[in-house]
Amino acid sequence: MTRKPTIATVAERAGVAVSTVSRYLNGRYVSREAKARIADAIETLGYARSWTARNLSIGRKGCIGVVVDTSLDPWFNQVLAGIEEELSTRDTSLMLSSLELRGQYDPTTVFDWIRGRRVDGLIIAKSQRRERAMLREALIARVPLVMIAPDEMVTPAHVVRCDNYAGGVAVAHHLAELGHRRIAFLGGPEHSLDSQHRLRGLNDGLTLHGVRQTTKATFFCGSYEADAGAAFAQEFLSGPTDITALVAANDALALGFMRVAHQRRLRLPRDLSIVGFDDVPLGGLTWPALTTVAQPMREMGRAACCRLFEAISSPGLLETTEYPVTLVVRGSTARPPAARPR
Amino acid sequence: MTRKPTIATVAERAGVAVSTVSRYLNGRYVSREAKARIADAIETLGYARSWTARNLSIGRKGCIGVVVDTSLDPWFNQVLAGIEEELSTRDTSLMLSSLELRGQYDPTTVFDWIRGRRVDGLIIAKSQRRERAMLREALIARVPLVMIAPDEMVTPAHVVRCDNYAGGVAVAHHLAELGHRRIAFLGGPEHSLDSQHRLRGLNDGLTLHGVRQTTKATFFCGSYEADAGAAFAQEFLSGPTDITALVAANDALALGFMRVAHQRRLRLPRDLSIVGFDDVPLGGLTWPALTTVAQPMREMGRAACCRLFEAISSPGLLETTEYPVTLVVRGSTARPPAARPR
DNA sequence: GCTAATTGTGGAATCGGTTCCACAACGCCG
DNA sequence: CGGCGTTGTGGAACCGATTCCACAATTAGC
Repeated sequence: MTRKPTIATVAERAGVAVSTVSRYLNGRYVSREAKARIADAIETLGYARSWTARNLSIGRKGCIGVVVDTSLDPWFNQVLAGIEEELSTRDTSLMLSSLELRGQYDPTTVFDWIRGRRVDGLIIAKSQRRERAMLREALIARVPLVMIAPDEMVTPAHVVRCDNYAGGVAVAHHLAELGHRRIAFLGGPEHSLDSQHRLRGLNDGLTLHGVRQTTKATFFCGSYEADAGAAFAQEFLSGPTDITALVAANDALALGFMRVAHQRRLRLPRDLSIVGFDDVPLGGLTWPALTTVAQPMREMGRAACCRLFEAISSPGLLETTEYPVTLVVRGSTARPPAARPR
Repeated sequence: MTRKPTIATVAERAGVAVSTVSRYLNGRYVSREAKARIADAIETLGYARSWTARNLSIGRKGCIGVVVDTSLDPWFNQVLAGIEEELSTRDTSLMLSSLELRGQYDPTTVFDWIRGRRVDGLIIAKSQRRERAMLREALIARVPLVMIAPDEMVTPAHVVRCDNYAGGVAVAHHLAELGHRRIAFLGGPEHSLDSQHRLRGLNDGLTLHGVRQTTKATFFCGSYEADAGAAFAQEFLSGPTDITALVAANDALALGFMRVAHQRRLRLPRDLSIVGFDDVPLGGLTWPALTTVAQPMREMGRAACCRLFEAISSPGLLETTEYPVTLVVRGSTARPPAARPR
């Protein structure tokens, strides 16, 4: 068995210098004559270019790092699909790191990538903590970086997010049109930007419809997990309330809440309308199917990737891109019940 | 600004040869004296080893390929988390490919990886089609490969799957204990191994409990998507039936079915018990919460990765590993209603 | 005390590409 | 016709590691 063909084998076979073959591979000046001969040699030899060697020569790693809180998040799935789509056209691989994997939100792996210069760039997706620390390290080591839906005010950095505020407004509009006047908001961690923006949009939207919102109807349960939503529901549904609609800061919270609401024998959406945020894959399968706000997650993944490669090739002005959201009306919202306190 | 330190810089600073530094980095014979000096030089210089150069030298790519039908599948999420976990300890990155992305289950990208020798190995996760074609290409190019939950009888190849048969038996046991006697099975594509094994386990389990199962209660709806489950439900629930429990081949089918059952005003699980398979993240949040069979997906991802690296370093006997499953009893199963035909 | 095996070291080739540099041939312009 | 910019080419240095080989200094075995 003969050795694998290299650029030298091809050059010899085509009767040209290695540099000519290299130029051919990179689309530079090569005579029509030489082109044909090289193409022929490559074909008959079954030559495949070594990307490792290429990467070494041109001084890049051919690999980017992707960080996420927890890879179990279905939101991340979709974003990752977008990233992957874009990456495959760029001959670049990726390394994944879930902060949550290694104990308590430990960014050690990410620091290793940065300090060890293992990656050409970094995409940090919706990591709810340690964003500042990672950003600082990346800045010091001059590793280009893009954040998707960051949860803190991080700057300076490229940011890709969706228009949470507009989503809040859309929800407000939808609920007001249905006739709701007493609407509660359930946020995740209080400092979370997503929660804040969605809430602000909701309130401003309601104001436009002449609905005055009070802080009494605004809650934060400290987490974006379904369990937190359920725990909140246990408490909330125990006391009396005149709320007719609940807007959760994400789908998981909404579904956790719904679960307890069912246990309490509430008839959804007759007794209470519920709205989520994100449009996770299974949201349409619950009963009732969840009304929610959809983000173009795949698009956002692609965009983050594009932006990162721009940043790698030409470090320029830092940009924030906001993607439009879509209100998906399903079965969990309906007209409010006639006034009847519970 | 000085250039980035290389192994040569370190060698010079420590007053030794580059080969000595290399040996130090790879844990070979180095005197205590030299070790200290090199460690010191690395520290003060802030040296970081170039993995690209290393990979070139030792003749590997430092990258594996991971193939999946569609990256939107929450099942895959978990498996990927396991793969990632294992990969991070091995200084290897990955390239992802969803066959579904590029049109009709197009494995072109994967073929490119294989033929272009872009990857050290391949993990093919539950890809419902083209498995044979990919396997053939990989064999020809001698690219090591592991399959997770393959859907066809693929051989020869390393395989990691869960014990679907045992899962079926467990479900049978659970339903029989509750008192069910007339149980339907809803499979995905008819040829699918997963469906077949789960069905066989179910039937054998029921037989053990003295329940005779007929083919009349066995259905295949051609797909594993929720929509297919819903479509089947539309038809199935239109006619009369004496079935008291439905076992679906996966969670998506079960949830799709449940959705329609709700629309038809069936009271679940009173009128009909439903069992899924896979334990996807949101399964516990539906109403009623889905009784299902859980696979150790993360473990399976890790195992596939380990097996792949074994295969890379020493191509030996091909193995099939089966992981145990767990029945997760939640709210969607209950005692059957007293005999009363609908 | 003399060979043999084990440690420890430096020099140089190697992995498979890219790119700089020098140089040749060509057409074009004034 | 001489100088200049555009193509096209080969040779050689370079990217940053690993590893083979030769050789020195110990230690071990008989």
